[in-house]
Amino acid sequence: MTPVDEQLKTIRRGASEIIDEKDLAKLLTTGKPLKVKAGFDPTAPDLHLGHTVLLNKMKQFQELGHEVIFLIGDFTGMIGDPTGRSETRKNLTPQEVQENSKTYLAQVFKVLDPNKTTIAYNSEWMNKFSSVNMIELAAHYTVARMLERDDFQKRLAKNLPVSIHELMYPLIQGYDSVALKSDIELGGTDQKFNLLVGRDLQRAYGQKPQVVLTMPLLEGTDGVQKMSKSLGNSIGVFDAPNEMFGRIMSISDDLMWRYFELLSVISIDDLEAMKKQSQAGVLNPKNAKMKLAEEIVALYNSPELAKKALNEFENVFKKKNLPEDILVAKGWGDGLLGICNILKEHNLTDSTSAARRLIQQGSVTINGEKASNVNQELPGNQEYLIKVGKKRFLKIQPE
RNA sequence: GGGGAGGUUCCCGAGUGGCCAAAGGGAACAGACUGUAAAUCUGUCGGCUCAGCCUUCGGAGGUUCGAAUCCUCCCCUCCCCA
Repeated sequence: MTPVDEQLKTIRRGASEIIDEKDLAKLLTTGKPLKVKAGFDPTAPDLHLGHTVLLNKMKQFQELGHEVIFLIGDFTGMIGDPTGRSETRKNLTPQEVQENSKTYLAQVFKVLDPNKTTIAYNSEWMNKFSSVNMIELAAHYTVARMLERDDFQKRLAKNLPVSIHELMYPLIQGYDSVALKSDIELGGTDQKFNLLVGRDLQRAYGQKPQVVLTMPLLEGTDGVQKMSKSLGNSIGVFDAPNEMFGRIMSISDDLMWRYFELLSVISIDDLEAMKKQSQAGVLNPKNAKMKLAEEIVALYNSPELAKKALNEFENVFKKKNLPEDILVAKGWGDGLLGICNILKEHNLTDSTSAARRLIQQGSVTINGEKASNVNQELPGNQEYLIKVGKKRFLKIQPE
């Protein structure tokens, strides 16, 4: 087994908080594989890079020889974690939960080693949990302590609703740790409260409290808010290679270093070296970013596709060439068709109104020439190259 | 059970009879600048057969020449009292 201090160095990478590190060191010293639990709500069918921060940490534990338990909160998913929520989550139906979990696993194993991952569902024990058990569990925690939570406080302060079942969520999540007898639980910083409840409950049920390790929430492409699909600042692990590459390139330089730390396998020492070079002006941050983008695209697609995405990026945005896979549509015969309708019909814009605006703003070109007349009509028996903004291309070919 | 306050365009949030497709902010999109950076500045931001027309302000009706704004009923949320 890897020496303890080396293990600690790896475990600490990117971590936001470890409660408590001494306990962790002690656990590691035993030399036994530790039970490392991380729970996932099967609410989001699409994983994005923000989710992978935790997965990467789990992978590191796997590589250090510990037992990683990927806990699918299929039961808790039906409640919905109130964490950070300004409103009650929608409850999921059992079918939705099941479908989501399937998708989840397919995506997760792009990072984790399936042979070294234990998968657990909390419905396994929660479905057998009786009302009496539930009351017993609830008796271990007080309303006042539950309401200490910041998110609840905020909601109460804003006169927003907090439903009773939301108070049950942390207890059930905490009970998962009891059921699994976990040694360590991983989670995002927003999970701290829930993770700590796990410690309390383990103590209450006569177990040794787990070590809690929190990982920061990855900022989305805006660099400010946490990555989330609903905020539109996310990069999905299933995004097309070119798309993914481009989105990574659009993040700020500051954010890039954070992505390196949390998403890349590059060693901390190499990372520090790169930062120094960049500060000294030896390394263009853009090149570092391309390396990052390539690594991430390779991980979720393949090294070949990553290379291709890189070339495409250079080709389209640096050399201003046309992309390789350009959308091609058929012409519309001899008749005339208004430019706005063309844009709308091929989904280059959401509506003809939007098309008009974009034309008025001068962002539409036809065969390289700026379109300025919203009423322009084009015959369908010619070839056109239509460009909207910098990213939307369409080629039209006659029948 | 009683009393009070609310539900507005993607989000937050102004608007309490015509000047409202609805202030302001955020997000988004586009233009300039660049490294498709970021930041900044500028513009756009319901739809359409687009100098005009149509549909929106929790839902359904009603009053009025005219309603997001007034009335009735319904649904949802919060607060106070019991």
